[in-house]
Amino acid sequence: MDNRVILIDNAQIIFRFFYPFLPVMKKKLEVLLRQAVDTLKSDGTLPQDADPVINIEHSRDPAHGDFASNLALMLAKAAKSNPRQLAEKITAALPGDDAVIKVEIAGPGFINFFIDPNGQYEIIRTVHDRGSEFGLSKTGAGKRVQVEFVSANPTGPLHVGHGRGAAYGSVVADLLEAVGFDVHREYYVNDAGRQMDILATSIWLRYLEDCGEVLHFPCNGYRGEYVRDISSAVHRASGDAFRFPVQTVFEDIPPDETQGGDKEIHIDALIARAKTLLGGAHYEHFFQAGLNDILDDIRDDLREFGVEYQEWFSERSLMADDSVAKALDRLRAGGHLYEKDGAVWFASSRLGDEKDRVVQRENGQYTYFASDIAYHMNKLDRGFEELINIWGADHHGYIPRVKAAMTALGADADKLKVLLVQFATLYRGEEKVQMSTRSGEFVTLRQLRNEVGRDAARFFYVLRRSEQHMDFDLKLATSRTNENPVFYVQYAHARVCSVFRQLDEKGLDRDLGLGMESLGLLKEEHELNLVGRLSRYPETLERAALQHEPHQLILYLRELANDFHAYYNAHQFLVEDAPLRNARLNLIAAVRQVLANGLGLLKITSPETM
RNA sequence: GCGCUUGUAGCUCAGCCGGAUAGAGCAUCGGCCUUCUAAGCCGAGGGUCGCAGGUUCGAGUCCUGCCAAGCGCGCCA
Repeated sequence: MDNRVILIDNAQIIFRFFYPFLPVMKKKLEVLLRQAVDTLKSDGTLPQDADPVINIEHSRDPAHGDFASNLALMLAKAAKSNPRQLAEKITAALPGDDAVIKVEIAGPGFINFFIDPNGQYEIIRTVHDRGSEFGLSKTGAGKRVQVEFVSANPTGPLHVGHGRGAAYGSVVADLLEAVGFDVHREYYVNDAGRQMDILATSIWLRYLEDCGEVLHFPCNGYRGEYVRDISSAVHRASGDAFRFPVQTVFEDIPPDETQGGDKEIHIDALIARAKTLLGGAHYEHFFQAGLNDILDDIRDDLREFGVEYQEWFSERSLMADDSVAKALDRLRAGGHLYEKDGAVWFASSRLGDEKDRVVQRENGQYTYFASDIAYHMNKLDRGFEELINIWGADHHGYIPRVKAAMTALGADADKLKVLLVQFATLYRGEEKVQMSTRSGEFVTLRQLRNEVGRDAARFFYVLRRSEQHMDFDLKLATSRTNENPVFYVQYAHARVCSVFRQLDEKGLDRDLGLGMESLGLLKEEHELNLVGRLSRYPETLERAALQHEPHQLILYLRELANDFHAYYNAHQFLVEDAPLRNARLNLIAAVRQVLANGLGLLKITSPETM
């Protein structure tokens, strides 16, 4: 949470810096108010050290004008004046501006601004001119940001739980890029460690079954059907080359849980047996068969879901080039490591963690945390100015130790922002769905996509704030009814397209230039609402990106669609009056453009017919 | 027990670094298709913003305590 606050502060500094280049009314008003404050400072009404944050918001109630500022309320104390009187003085000191047609003081001391609608029509021209680039900005100023997301163990296909991280992470990355950051998307492949050994061993055991052996499959092994697919591919390619009799394989192996033993001890013994019997090279054959097959599947799956990475970073590569050892050396040099009980510990508790953490086990093996330290050192060495990690919320306890590692490595821990994705409960109608990778009884992302399609899946996933617990009802998500909110936005887009198709059929023409000249005819309340809504798109995009909250964009698109649907029902666009018709067509063309831009950012299609 | 996250309408959730009368979708009820797609629109009902204090001109929003839920507290990843 702290990080987020810091980020927003940064964003505001960036806002101010870029302010003069952004033709946005809100920011124009901010400058006017700031000038008024300066004037009042020089005449002694306000103390010299007054440096208020200028807060301007869109008025909810049209009676309160278009924008409102609470400046007088905030400064009243410093000015030793009551808010309404101060508001009078601020208003008097406010420089004139053509776009501002009226300034009012209301309520306890709000300053309400009324904007000339003729100026607001300009947004329609801007949307037309900038087209698919409307809304993009350079706020991020090319700052290099790395976004790591999904990073699921390559031990099985992605399930619907990973889907939310994939959708959220990719949209966060795309949003940041849209507002001018230089974004590097990365998937950390956990291709080292015990889980991978369990996978390799599971494949080998299934392979032995393919060879005709009959055996007890460990309850802690990977039982999914995909494991059989991989094993049978190996069997087809290599025949019985890696076959051993069951008696040899299971000789002296401690019993499994179902046999009255311990499933962990049982599977570890089988892994050791696999390595002994197969030998390094042949064991690696099974290991790679599993890794490659599953990773290819994950790659395809994500690509089809609209998620692209710049880099797939292998955990094994950190082992191979001694990065882990080097990272630990760096910590050791800084006095952050010590030995206890035969293991090597990182003194993370001195840097805000709950307790110290083992980085190298008694048996000499590095822990997962050790490679993660090396991975983050690698990220820092690559020169990223900001690191964003998107994790499942169940990993939140892991954050302090990684931040401690960043500090110990000599970096600013605030460079790292961990965004948590909550995935609480999966339902199918009323029934709770249990998820377990090991048992193979889970709903895959691919199944979800096949059932609902990419558009609905992505929309559903980023509809809510990421750290919010969420009930995911598969029945609802898989329904092709109007309960599925993505159709509402897409329908608005399709409707605009339909209107333009009707143009020919009705024997009417469109004159873009005439429409632009006639924008002043758009006096209806629905039209003014839409114009105002369109002008808010750039700031919505910026806020959604800087706060890492894609749902704000979704919310905006729904509101825009709602404004349009209401307009559609209230007024006819294809009227005989050519100036009015063309002005309206230009307005709804702008609506269509912004809908398409927003949906495009979410990698959701904008259908022309539905 | 400690830590993180969350608690807003019957359900799922918004609520813009504190601001004017707390919003949307779904569900319920009532209207609108001979006119550009009714996957739509208009209207109604529905709230002790978990509870109790505190901060101040003003609190759903900030602070403290309590209650409840989820998650985390490995030489697992």
